[in-house]
Amino acid sequence: MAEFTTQPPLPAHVALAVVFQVRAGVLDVLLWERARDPFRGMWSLPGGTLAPEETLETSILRHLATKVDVREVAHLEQLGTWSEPPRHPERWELATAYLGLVPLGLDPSVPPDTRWHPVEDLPATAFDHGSIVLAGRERLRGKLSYSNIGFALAPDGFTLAELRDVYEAALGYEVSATNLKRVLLRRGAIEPVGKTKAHGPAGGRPAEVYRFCSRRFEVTDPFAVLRPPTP
Amino acid sequence: MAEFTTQPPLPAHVALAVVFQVRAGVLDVLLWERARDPFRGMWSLPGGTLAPEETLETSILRHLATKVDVREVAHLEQLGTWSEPPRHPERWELATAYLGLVPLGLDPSVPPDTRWHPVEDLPATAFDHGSIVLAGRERLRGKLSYSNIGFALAPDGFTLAELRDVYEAALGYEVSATNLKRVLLRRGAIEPVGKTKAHGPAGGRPAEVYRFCSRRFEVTDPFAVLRPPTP
DNA sequence: ACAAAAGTGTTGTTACTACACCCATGG
DNA sequence: CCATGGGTGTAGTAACAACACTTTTGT
Repeated sequence: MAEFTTQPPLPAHVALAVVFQVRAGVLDVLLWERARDPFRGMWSLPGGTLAPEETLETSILRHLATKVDVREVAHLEQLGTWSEPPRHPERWELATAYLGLVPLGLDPSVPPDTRWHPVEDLPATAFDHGSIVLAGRERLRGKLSYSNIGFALAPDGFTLAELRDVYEAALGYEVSATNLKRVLLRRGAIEPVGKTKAHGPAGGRPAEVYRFCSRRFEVTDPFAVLRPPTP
Repeated sequence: MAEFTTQPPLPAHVALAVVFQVRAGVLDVLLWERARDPFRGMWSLPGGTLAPEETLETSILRHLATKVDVREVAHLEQLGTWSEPPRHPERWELATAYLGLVPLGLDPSVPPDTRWHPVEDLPATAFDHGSIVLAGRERLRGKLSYSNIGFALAPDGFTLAELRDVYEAALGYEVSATNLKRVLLRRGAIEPVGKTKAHGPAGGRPAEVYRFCSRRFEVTDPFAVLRPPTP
């Protein structure tokens, strides 16, 4: 809270986005190939500097608008602020990262210098962006367990097999469609939409179509333990 | 990632700390009374501007050192970054807030212009600091349920009645010492230390003394639901 | 003996996992 | 009629809440 007699130096501040989408059954992150130094040719998170009169959230939405259609980002939340001085080799720069989720099936047109990369197999990344991506995945994994955040990775209507594939890609382990359905139904997170979806080429029973009841973030399992007394 | 031809304006950046301690059975937050405008006479979070070569975490620790003995802050974690332009009436300033926890029983000497205030009964707060305090309490409440974070609010050795009081103050509802003990024992979060503590003035069975097995933050209940397959 | 405080035992419940089994469709 | 994929039924279980009961102390 000190006031200054001389003007202190100020750090630059950028907003970054860790945008995830399940593509081809794999959790991918959107990365941008740097055209100039530092880290020329390496891959970095999309984003850019904060402008006056902007919040960090509007700033990252503005920067994303040039990479992805913003309407396709179904969920956006702040991940954290990275401030280690050596994170940028040339200047003093803080970065506030956001986690963004794009539903399965959409294929936003992205500029030629951006590409989706599997989180499990990241290329060489610029700055500390590799660890920021992993922090985003941890946040996503946690929230998949106790919230309805799956809505932001799933398409509008989906079969339970499709939803299971989304959860498996994000969580990195096998999920049972049978039990996933019961967990999400009991919590009132998903509901049947009343239609069925055509079977695969080799036949099979048509699958029921479900949807998330709400497409806004909600905590569905608020007190895992230590819940308040019942009456 | 735009590079600039003209130098853009930069926001100031402060680190703030939401420091909680259970005092007299109530969750308190450390606030500082502003001596000058804006918000003269109102209460604000301790903190200050970021200096070059500092991380946000070392910065807030440095600022706290003048208010609280840093060794008494048993846990510190980043809460988030607030960036709404109108949050400061006079200048463009971002604030990254940290959550700090001080164990029960310590009574750090604080400067005369700082004071502990019950979170349930906050005075008029400067800037957006009131909502930052409440965000800190929400973070704390969530983590009490699925981690060992209670170690940072509890003294080194404690009886289960004392620990229950700490949890009740932080959570805001009644907690059963009986069940709290079994939950934390089963998870391996606490252990008996082998001694007993003297009873109150009206007699009563002496209580066993427990301690947290680890005094570093650990997630003790990682997958509340959707846990990976057992084998 | 009795009050006070702490600890234990026991029952019931919920929300899961795991797995066997049943249903609908195409070839 | 069988392969394929989706759905249902059910048993087992871990982790908890609630509450009655017991133990250890002081007065």
